[in-house]
Amino acid sequence: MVLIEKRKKGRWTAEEDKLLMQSIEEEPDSENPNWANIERKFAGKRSTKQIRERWSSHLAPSIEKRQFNEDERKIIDEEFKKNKFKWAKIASKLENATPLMVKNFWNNRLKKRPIIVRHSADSSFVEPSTPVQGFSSGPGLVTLARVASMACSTTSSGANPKKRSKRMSFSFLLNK
DNA sequence: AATGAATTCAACCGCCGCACA
DNA sequence: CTGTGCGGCGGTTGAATTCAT
Repeated sequence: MVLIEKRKKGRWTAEEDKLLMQSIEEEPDSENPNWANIERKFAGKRSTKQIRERWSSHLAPSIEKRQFNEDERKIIDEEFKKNKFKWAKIASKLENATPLMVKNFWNNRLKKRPIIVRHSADSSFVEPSTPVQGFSSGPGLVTLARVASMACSTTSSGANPKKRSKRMSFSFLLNK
């Protein structure tokens, strides 16, 4: 319950964004702002961490919110092969992109991507090399989103619910 | 038009590494 | 060496939005 209340408060309002942008502008060195100073202007409503994150992931002028084009997708694929889940490294290879954008892009695509469930002794999953357009379900095929929800439901009776929820991820499906 | 399911993506959380006292 | 604070990062969550029926 407490967590839900916290979440509800979480969304940044236009007023907060405006205050943050103004505060950054007023900083002597806007490249390296004093976050503690800025935090004071939010009167305890936002932590330095929240403020930094909002700025670096959404409001910084170097960020261009957009859909990745074909070239960028290729770069992401190539960099993923080299760097796996190092979103910051991958994002650094793209113009005006953030690790969050890359991470969301990848996770969204992953959720749509069908995987083959190998019915072998180790019960491991096999990831196809490329996403499949217009996928429809069939024998032995299931989307990762479905697998994830199955995994969640099967682990929901664990002894430590707090830890359990933190350990559920897609990465375990990819033998990370 | 209503509503439930699926998807998107912003925000939160905890961990880690580094700098500094 | 140890403790502390800060910033960066990746994993996860869930509200908001879109889609399907």
